[in-house]
Amino acid sequence: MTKPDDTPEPMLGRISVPKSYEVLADRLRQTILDGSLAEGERLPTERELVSQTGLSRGSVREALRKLEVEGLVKTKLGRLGGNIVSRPGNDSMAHVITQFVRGRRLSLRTLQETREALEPSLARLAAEHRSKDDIVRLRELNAEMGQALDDRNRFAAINIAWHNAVATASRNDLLAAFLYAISYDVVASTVSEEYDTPGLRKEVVGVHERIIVAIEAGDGDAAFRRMERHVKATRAKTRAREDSDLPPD
Amino acid sequence: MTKPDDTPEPMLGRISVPKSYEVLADRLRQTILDGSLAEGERLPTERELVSQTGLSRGSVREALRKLEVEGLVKTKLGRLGGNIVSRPGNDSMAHVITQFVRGRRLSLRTLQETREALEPSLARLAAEHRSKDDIVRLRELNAEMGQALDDRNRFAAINIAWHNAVATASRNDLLAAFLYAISYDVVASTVSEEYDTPGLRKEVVGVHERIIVAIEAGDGDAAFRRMERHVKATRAKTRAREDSDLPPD
DNA sequence: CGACGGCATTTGCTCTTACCATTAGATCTT
DNA sequence: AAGATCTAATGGTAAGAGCAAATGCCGTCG
Repeated sequence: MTKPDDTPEPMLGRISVPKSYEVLADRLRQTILDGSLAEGERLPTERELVSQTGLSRGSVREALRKLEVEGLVKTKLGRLGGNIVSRPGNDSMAHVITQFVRGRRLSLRTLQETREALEPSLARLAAEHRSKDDIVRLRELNAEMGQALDDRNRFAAINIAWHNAVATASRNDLLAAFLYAISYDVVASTVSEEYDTPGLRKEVVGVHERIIVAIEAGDGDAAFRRMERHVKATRAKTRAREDSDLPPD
Repeated sequence: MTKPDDTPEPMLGRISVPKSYEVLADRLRQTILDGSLAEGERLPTERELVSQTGLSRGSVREALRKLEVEGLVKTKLGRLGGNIVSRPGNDSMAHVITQFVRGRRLSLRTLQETREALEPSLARLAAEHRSKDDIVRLRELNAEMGQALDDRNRFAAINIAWHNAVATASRNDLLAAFLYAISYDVVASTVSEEYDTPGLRKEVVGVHERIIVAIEAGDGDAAFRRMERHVKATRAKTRAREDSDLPPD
């Protein structure tokens, strides 16, 4: 199987021709991340970028489109509009993660496992880093849930907010963003299940309160354990649907 | 400060004028995720999309650019090239997560915490879902590490691969993608530290072996605990640099 | 004097047209 | 046959024009 050795040694690596919009996107990205452009500042107008780079308007716009998806710029229309530098937010990351989940048709089981991996740790970190305001916020939301026992959808919505509030209290933006990204999908597949009765909802409020107590006391281990049990309980009740794919849309 | 109540009741919500490339991107995305287009298939050529949608070539291309960042299509040049449907891979998600981390200047502490949240759970799942091949792969990599005790950078590189192999064994693509996304950053900030001596490296190989044993035995709890200790140990040794920001680039 | 209405300007958004560059199949040549 | 060459399909890039939205300015009118 020795093939005719026309070119024994490659000598030259594969030549890759970079596309102009990629190059521009990379350079703009670097400029932004360098800190040369503060958040909220406008980068040059499209026409300026054209004259600065020698590229066409189209290429410039394609580069901006990429940065937009990455969450590094937001485009505003009209006079005093422009392409404004912004910090990547939870939403931009959530968007991409959502495409990942849907595109690969990840099972509900996978999402549930992910949640079980994230939430206990978030609770522990919340216990270590929480502020007074965080506790107030958590109690507020939990009280709201207590008043929405009869409204399944409203209850579910506040429930998401509560779990994300725990994530916020953790002071870990990355983990919080992960949870934020999947929380919608998880709940969308979980809500309006037969197990979801007012009685069980009341139970949830009680469990939340005990978790809040642990967080307030700064007891990371307890917060971890209680949250772990809490999310696992959710899974147990969803087991019937396990391994099923996500509903379309 | 009561402003003149010209329009007491809004009556109409804010009107948002969708941009054409957004609309097209949304529709293409939906088509792809519906499964109407299988992975590897080509969607219509740009010129076809132009005639189908009535939009301009530029708008079509901007829409494609967005989908490209999301990892849903890959663009190939030349005859029989085109825009090819593809499943979002770890890389596309890692890219966005990296922008998130850099753009928000997340601290090393945050990354470390995230790792500590992910890895033990990944080890547990690996113990529950691993195949024989996974074990073989883990042992292979660990053996390679044992032979690279003197080469700090090579050791670090294989180390990343080992941890990602555990993630692969977990059969949870989402958690694995999370770890993959941060592993480079974490190690980049960790490697070439004074604590990083051949002796300690040898210790790591031993710890890895014990984790492999737990995974092989299907002992999720043990795998979890051992991995937890393992990653925490790494943090302890990095503590001096804690709270410092990431090095530029 | 103050508020309202229209005008001008800046900026992104969209379309049109044209041509170049890359790739792979088809065809010709030896 | 094997190789070189031609050809067609497709994305990449450029240039130019005009439209649409947002904002500030200014003049008019009450």
